[in-house]
Amino acid sequence: MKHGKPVPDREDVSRIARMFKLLGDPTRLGLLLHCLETPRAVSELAEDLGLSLPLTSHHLRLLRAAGLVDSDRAGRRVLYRPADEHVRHMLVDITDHVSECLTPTTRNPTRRRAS
Amino acid sequence: MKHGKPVPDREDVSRIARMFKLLGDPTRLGLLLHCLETPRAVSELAEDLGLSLPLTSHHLRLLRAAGLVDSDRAGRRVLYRPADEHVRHMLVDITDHVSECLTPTTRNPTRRRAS
DNA sequence: TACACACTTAAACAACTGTGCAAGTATTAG
DNA sequence: CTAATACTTGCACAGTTGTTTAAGTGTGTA
Repeated sequence: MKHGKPVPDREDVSRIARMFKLLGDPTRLGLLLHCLETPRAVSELAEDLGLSLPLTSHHLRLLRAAGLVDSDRAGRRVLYRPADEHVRHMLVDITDHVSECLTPTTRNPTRRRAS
Repeated sequence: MKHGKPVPDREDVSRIARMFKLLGDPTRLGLLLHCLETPRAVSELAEDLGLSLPLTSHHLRLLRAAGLVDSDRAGRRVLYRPADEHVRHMLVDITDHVSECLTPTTRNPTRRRAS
């Protein structure tokens, strides 16, 4: 994979793109960010984000299929959380990074370097 | 924007998702990564990535509309490059990050030859 | 047991998106 | 000027994707 610096090969690009695509939907990204800190039940996520239950479940399914979240049953509820610390940290990092880069709405270059 | 702590608001999530969506297409991501180091002409990008000229131009247009790349004419060629250092750095950082996170393949065991 | 709650899955549909092909616009060479 | 190069744009179409509605599965409670 050579994650040092050089341009990733075709397969890597595909894999990375696949992940970006998943995060490219506001509903999904919202769900993911919303259970970043503490595990959340499906209904909880649905209500907080104003989504229907099936829709919420559907997106969570996709996220789980990609290994981004995992779920545990707690009674009759199902609690979702990031799959691991690596995912959680990556998410925080990426969104933070993108936020700073995108803050100047479209074109106003911030002089502050991230990280 | 409050980038100090987690959970961006709805608008931020949308904006971030919009960017992820753009990076979520392998063709587009490939183009972007391919002109990270040095400015590239459209035909050059097309040939290197095995794409048609119109398709290449089309995607570059989208990337430019999002403020991710900029272009300069050089004679009859048009050279594309990341919009600024911030974008370039972010791209390198993100792909690097995702690569590392995806390498132990969270869910899909790709048999990697020793490297 | 039966019933309600929490979530999942199925089917169907509208909207969007990536791609190819063909025509159009700039820029340089002769 | 004309011709060729380099890129852009318009149009059409197939495939994908997000969403809704409705039906199904599992879990706890009376």
